[in-house]
Amino acid sequence: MARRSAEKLKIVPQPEPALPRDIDFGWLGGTVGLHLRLAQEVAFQAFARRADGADASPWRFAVLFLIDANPGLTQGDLAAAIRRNTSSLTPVLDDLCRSGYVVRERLESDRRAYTLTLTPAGQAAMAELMASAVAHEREIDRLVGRANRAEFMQILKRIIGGLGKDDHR
Amino acid sequence: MARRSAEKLKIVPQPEPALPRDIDFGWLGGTVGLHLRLAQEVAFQAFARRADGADASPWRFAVLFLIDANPGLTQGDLAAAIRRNTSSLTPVLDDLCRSGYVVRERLESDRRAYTLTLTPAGQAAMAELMASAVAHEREIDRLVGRANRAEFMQILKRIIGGLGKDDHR
DNA sequence: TATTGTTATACTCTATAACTATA
DNA sequence: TATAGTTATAGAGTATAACAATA
Repeated sequence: MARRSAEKLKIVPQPEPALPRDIDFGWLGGTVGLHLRLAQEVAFQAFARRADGADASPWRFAVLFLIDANPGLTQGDLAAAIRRNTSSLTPVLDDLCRSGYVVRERLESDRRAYTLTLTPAGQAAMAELMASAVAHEREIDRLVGRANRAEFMQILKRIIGGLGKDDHR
Repeated sequence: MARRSAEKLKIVPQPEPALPRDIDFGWLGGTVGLHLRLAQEVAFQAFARRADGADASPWRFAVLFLIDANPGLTQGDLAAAIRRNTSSLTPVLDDLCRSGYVVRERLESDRRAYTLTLTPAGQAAMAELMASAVAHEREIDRLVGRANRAEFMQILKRIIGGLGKDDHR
């Protein structure tokens, strides 16, 4: 039925021209699934906006963070931690190595594996991103509400544990 | 430092060979952002697994659902509802039309726009997917917990409203 | 001129399979 | 034979820009 009529007196160019018309979301509008998706999406975009100066997505930050927190971990361990296939990680690490942020070194005890460590430049980049990440997380926390945070996190963890089939590999 | 030693007595082929080693997630492990992402991801995959027989992703279901609930809505309205660019919707609708699930018709009052409606076959497909979607949502609800559901949804909505910049368009 | 939707195109993210080198 | 990581490749999903038809 797509209302489309009384839109004459637009004086201002209207920054949001395409606000959703009065769509009936019905059952879908009450689902956790849809809202989980939308919330994740806006959070992802908000992070990217905030960390725009540095060249970063949430995953790129996570990779730097995890290498920093676990120097010498292998690519396989890192891939498992962020639940991605190692082949998805290769180009990311290539890029980080090219940028001089990460070094790959063969693991002594298993020369098939690489260990990962941050260079000083990588640590500096991490520190800068960390500031963005903390601010981002603080903004989310404000929306979640201090009193609800712990329970909210627990619920998310239950979903991750309960639905996760450890696919991807 | 990537533990890698006592793995000798593997008798069983070990279905999950690459369980994350004891990685230190530190600050990251306590963030809402990471868990929101992971929860959304497993939920998305769980839906896809469940609706595998029918050919469906959550978005494909949402499109059918919203056309069903709002017969005659335009592509622009639908795109706004799911927060996607109309050009992203075109191939999806092409596909649904080819499958005989959706019909596009020119809107009388504005012949640039298409209105969308489900065919009987489309309604049948929707009904089948609906069963999967309801089961999926029920499983999520079980994990969320009945007592927490309303508040959990409200928090997600606050995040969506608070961080969403209505980008995408 | 502005808007609806399509097309061409490009970019990101992801995985699978085949491969190399180790084990 | 099995594993760690790379490469080649493919697919999904998304957006931007130029365009045609219409307003």
